Amino acid sequence: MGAQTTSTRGTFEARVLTLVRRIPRGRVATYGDVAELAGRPRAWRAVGTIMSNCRSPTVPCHRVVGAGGRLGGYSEPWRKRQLLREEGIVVGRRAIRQFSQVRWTPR
DNA sequence: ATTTTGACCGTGC
DNA sequence: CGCACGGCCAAAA
Repeated sequence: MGAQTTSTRGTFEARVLTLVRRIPRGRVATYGDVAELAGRPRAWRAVGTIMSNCRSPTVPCHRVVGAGGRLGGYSEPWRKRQLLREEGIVVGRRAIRQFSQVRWTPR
């Protein structure tokens, strides 16, 4: 490695996808969380853009939610709520209940 | 290199 | 409480 060891050499997108794959079943992370974990704390906007493009079944993109536990976007919103509920997450009309308890933090 | 495009976020009214 | 706006950022055009 050269002197410039800023961080991974992969694209931001690659890091984001890797992170999202690590979110366990029954847990969630916000777009902001993912951005921060990927090393770009303010790139939440870009994370959303990446998610919109991510059609890979190996990436549980439904576990990436909006700030404060709000659902955020999805290709088909009702499907996102359904998937989260199937994992045991309680979703109210607007947001996830007990959000702080289901919010994922890497170890 | 510059412009456009979003599954966003926080603030203010 | 809800909506509009500005700011933010990486990737694609």
